[in-house]
Amino acid sequence: MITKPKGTKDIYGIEAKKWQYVSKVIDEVMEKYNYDFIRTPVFESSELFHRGVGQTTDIVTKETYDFTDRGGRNMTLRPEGTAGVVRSYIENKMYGNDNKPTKLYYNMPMYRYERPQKGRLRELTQFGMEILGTDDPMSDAEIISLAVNIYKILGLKQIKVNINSLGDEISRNNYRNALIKYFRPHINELCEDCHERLEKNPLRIIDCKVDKDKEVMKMAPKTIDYLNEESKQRFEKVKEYLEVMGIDYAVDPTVVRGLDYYNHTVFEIEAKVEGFGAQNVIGGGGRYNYMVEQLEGPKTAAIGFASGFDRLMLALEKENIDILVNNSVDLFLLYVSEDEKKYAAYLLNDLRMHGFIVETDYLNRNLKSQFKQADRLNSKFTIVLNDNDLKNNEVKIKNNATKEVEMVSLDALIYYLDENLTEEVCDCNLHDHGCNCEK
RNA sequence: GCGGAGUUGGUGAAGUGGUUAACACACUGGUUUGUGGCACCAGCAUGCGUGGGUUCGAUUCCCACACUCCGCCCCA
Repeated sequence: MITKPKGTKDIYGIEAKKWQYVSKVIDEVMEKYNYDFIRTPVFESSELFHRGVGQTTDIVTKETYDFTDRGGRNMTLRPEGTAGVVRSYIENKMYGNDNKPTKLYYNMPMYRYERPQKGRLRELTQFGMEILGTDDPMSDAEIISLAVNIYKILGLKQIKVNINSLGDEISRNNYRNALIKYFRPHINELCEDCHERLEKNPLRIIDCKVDKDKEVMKMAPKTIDYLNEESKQRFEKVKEYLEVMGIDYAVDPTVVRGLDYYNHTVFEIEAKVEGFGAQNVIGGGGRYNYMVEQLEGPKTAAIGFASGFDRLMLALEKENIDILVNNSVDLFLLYVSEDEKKYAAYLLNDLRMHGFIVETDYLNRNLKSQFKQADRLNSKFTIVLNDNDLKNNEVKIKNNATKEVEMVSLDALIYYLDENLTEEVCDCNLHDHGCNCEK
């Protein structure tokens, strides 16, 4: 048997319906926030990720799917979304659009060559959004609130938002140097991974899980202390806007993020649900004011957020949030004779073209089994076609909820279904998004 | 890349070096030749992750590999 590659997943059945539902909610929310959908190629020149994401990040140095195409070009399956979006922004000269800033969102698969475990796959789906062309702290607050609000609308309650600021380039460099200066004499007190980090990416020592409780760590320089006045004020502004929007957050100086391109605001959103597993960060992001330039575009400030779709689904499951999945059909047609079957074929086509969800038996089952099938599909109505009824131009239709059976003339069937299938709508403000209110 | 656990049908699972791999759910058919969802009866893995090896004989023992899960690193 041929099996799926390691770290990949088939999404089908109820799970697929849930994915479609969550995607739809994301689309709806993004539309309200006026973000445009973008889809970029699954593979890009390897160089894009080396320059965009950074040479010292693990996802570029040891986790990419690289290949050489038949023309000898070095290609990489995208490990994250931002670099491709920025490339597209530059290549398509979106900075020239009159509509500024540029607000984009995506929902697409990413690829990282990792050892899979719960909440971590080699092919993962991320949705995310970017605002390019403004450095206004309000845009930082918008991205964070937007992320939180999507989770909120989906029903997640047990999430925690951690934010921090790395400051501008000068602040970040000062901080980096301070870290090196501080940790060098203490190198032997740190774990082995941190030895390497000291040279490569000293910021990451700060969020090391092995050393986090050691004395050296408690005395270590904090990002906040190395922000210059401008960066500090900027961070204050971001927090003010978040407070106005009613977004709960915590300032966590250990949030430094693994991707090289961040500066100023960085943030992570974690699921605080019991039994979620080690991979509990469901989303994260930050500001990247230098990436566009680094990829040879005009100097453009930008901020973005990305969320793991699979981890989001896991969080919804762990919080026992029932996603309302339409798992029923309007009408099931039953038949026995060949003439009845023919009429079923006609009705099936006709009613579907009128917008009803209609099903029938395709396996020439006996009546009892057809009824079973109708039940399995949660059909709201059933019609047992009957040659005699058809001669009189009518059908016997049964409402499966009330068990009432009525004779309806064929001419009035569509009208009858229209009348009886009207949905009750609750008026809570989340009912479009699968509220759990009592109807 | 490193460490650990696991892999029996559509599903949940029991089990053994030896002629028929329990049990339950689901499914299919019948009792009931056109109104079901109940009940009863019957059927339903020539195979126990894949490939080798040991053996008269392996699902069971050994080895390798694959995949899943847990943890590290890292990240979503």
